[in-house]
Amino acid sequence: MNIEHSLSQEIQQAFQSIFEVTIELPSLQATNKEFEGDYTLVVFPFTKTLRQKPEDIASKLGEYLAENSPQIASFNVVKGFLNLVLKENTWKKALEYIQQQPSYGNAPAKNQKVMVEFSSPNTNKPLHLGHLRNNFLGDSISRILEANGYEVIKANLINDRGIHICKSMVAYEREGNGESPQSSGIKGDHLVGKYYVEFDKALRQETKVLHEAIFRSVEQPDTPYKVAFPEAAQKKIDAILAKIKTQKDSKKISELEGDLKQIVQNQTFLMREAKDLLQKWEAGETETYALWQKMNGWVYEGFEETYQKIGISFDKVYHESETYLLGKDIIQDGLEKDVFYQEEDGSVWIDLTANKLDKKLLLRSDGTSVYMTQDLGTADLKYKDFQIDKSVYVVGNEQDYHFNVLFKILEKLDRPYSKGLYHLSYGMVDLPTGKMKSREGTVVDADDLVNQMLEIAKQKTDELGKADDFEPEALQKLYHQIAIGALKYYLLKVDPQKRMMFNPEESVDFEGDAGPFIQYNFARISSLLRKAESLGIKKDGFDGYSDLKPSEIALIQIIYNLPKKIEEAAQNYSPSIVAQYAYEVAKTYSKFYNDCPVLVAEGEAAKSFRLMLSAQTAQVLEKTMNLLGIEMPEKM
RNA sequence: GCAUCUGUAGCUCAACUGGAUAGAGCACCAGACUUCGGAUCUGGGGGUUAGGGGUUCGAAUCCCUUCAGGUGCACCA
Repeated sequence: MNIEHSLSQEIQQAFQSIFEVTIELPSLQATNKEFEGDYTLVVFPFTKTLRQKPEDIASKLGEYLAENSPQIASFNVVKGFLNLVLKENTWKKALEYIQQQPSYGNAPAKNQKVMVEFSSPNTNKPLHLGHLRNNFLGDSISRILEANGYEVIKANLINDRGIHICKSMVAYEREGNGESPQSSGIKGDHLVGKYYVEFDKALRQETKVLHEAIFRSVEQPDTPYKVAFPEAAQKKIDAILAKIKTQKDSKKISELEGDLKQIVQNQTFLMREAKDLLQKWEAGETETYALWQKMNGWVYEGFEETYQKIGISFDKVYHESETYLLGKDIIQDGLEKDVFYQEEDGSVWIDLTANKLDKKLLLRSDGTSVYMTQDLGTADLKYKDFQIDKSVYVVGNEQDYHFNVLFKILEKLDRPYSKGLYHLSYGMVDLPTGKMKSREGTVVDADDLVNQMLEIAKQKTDELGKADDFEPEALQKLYHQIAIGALKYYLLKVDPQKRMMFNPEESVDFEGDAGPFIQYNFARISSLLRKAESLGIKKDGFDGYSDLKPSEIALIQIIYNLPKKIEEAAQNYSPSIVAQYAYEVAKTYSKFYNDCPVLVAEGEAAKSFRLMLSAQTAQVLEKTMNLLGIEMPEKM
């Protein structure tokens, strides 16, 4: 049953009969609230071919349809808009149809596999607010794709190696004194993060000292450098110093000073130590490897706890330590296919200037690989592992360019999966105070945030006193459902690609356009259903019910849209469509609930009808919220 | 500088991908319940859709341009 589709067909037929023209299946829109009608056809596009006034076309169509369509009750024409009013019976049938669908809203199986890669944390510090947006988006889009008939593989590619991890390791070696999560009582990922911060602090201190030493030597040339830089670094430093001298533009000068600082930083003892450790790791040195494993193990334990708390899980976990060497065979393949080219120094590149992109390095002159090489290799690996038809990468929009290039290369290499690649790019999460900066300690920690939300959910629930009769365990579960529900809804309701504002005060607002509001409506319906059960009121047997109220029809209409919305969300890779829809449903129900008594309605048919409508609404609410990864409490 | 994304009510966000008088929530003001859960419902004020041009029956949406902001432009990851 598809009301819209059959209406479109009838309109198509009408054009044939009245005007003797064949048109494409016309698309309809929902009629605006201010006009009478359910669906609207815009007739402006047809004026050209028919050479008639829009009003005339609309009227003729309307008259024809009112006479010949079994579902249309009446029509009205406003300018070039033909508003169609459906028969009440159509909506009653729609409700019956919804009720009969075993998994209403889901699309049939597509027999296609899609991998969604998300989360992908670094193992040098705990998760923060930005990761939460990523995790929620990835989890939700996985569920949405699944509802659309795909077989989904949720993948996490953990960045467990590299210089940043070595930094934590250096700091731990220097001042760790054998501290562990057990001995300190600090969650593993936070403990490792603590050492990362300490490294950074010490590094900045050392950099500052070195940096100042250089400038002292410039102002007082007779004062020798306190430190001896390697020749190459010294050359760069001198070059920049010379540029600074002749530069007048203060902006350029500060840029140059930034460059200088970077070079100096790389010459610090600490940085050299970290790089040294990285080399040892790559060489597989036993001691380094053991420390790396130990610290990463702590981080995994910490992550696992957080993932569990926020309800995130994966089907496949990749580790960069196992994939970072991949991709070299692809370089050879690309060279043979003439997609890549080699410079005289042996480095390998791809020229994408014809595609409005740049030239991109794929292999260093010393034969070692870069980030892109690794990503190429991992893409192949994913395909080899699962024969996926589609591959979604949930990664922040600062990597838009990288993925443009990556996908373009895979396309040129003619990979079988290249047409199914999608970068689900999302914007940063800002705070009212501005950007999150780890330097300035303005990063919102994921665990802290979750705990805060839990505390507020508890406060609010206890204050209202509606869950006073709960067992302690059930109560904890409820706090959790509300807290996580509020947080997920808040982060998912915004269009992914837009950067968004995280206002802590607003996020804990449980009224209006918020997760708990939607949960509340579900709980209200659950309460109705429980009562109906005990009163012996049945949901079916509403055949005789007629004269539907506007808020009843509005509710049927909106829950009837579920399949369309789920499809739209998948096509746009946008959980926000589902979130907004869930809110609309809840709001529409709330109005219905206010307008129409259910259990105390006049007449058994009315009771049954409204109860059925409520039950179906509850299912739609639960379904949509589950697509966002949000659980629904039956009491709250 | 080049590339790219964004700019909508005081604030946070929508607008079915070009359709009617641009809508919600928060905040503010005023109302509703001798009925099933008030984490509710109704009403009100609040807009030159950053500015300017263009395309057409019709533009927040498409094109050009200016302005403002974000991000990216390493033989880093």
